[in-house]
Amino acid sequence: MSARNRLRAGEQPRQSASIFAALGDETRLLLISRLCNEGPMSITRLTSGTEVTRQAITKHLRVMQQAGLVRNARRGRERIWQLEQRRLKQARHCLELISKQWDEALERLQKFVEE
Amino acid sequence: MSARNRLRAGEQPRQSASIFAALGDETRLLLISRLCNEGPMSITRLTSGTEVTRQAITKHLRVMQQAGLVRNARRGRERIWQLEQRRLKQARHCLELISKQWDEALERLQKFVEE
DNA sequence: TTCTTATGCAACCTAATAGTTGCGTATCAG
DNA sequence: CTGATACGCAACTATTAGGTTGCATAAGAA
Repeated sequence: MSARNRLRAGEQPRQSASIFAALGDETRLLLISRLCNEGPMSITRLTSGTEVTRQAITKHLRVMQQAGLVRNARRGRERIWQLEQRRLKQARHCLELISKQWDEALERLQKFVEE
Repeated sequence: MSARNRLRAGEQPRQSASIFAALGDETRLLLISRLCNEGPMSITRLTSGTEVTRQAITKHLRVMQQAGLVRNARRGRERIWQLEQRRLKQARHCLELISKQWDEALERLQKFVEE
């Protein structure tokens, strides 16, 4: 891997951080999980099954929207939310880079020890 | 994928959330990146190159330690920090499950539309 | 031993988060 | 039209997070 291709977490740190931050809450992970398993649905339906109010859920959805993890569309009087896969893949990619990089670092260390 | 194997983000939501939360800060992503590229190093060295104080860095390292992302060892009067790869892989795995699940959800939706 | 470096601990400040409640508005069903 | 449902907006509270400063301690270096 060339120095140019090296991870600097770095490359778009602000964006990556906001994605991870959006994932870094139990309630939000739960919402993501439900959107995953049960498909797109309204705020009210997302709220049922949680311990918090509809407003709290609304706020969480907005946080995830800011991070680009979900999007919504109005349907009649409801607002239907669904996952936005692109960002999830981006987050995965970021983690892959980090752990790949780390693998290589360990390898280099190993070679160094062997010399 | 059986219902039993379905992702519930879910499965260890608290732990996953804490890992993502630990990754969800620009300064911490920077620290991870440096530990990745330059290998294990002391707090003081990690601090140089940032805009914040050593104490701030110390706190960030503790947050990451709580999440299991880094560990440290005393060496003389220094404390050397390094990445803990296991958790990173765990986080990757979690994201993979989510996006795989979502892929399948889209596929099911597609089939449904075609019927 | 004495100076310097590398940390740890504690108190404190401020801004952001997660959550609530109350109220107004739009839309669907009778 | 009327009532019920699904939201959005705003104000307010409490806790947490990120950050700072000041001081104490431990361990190399001279």
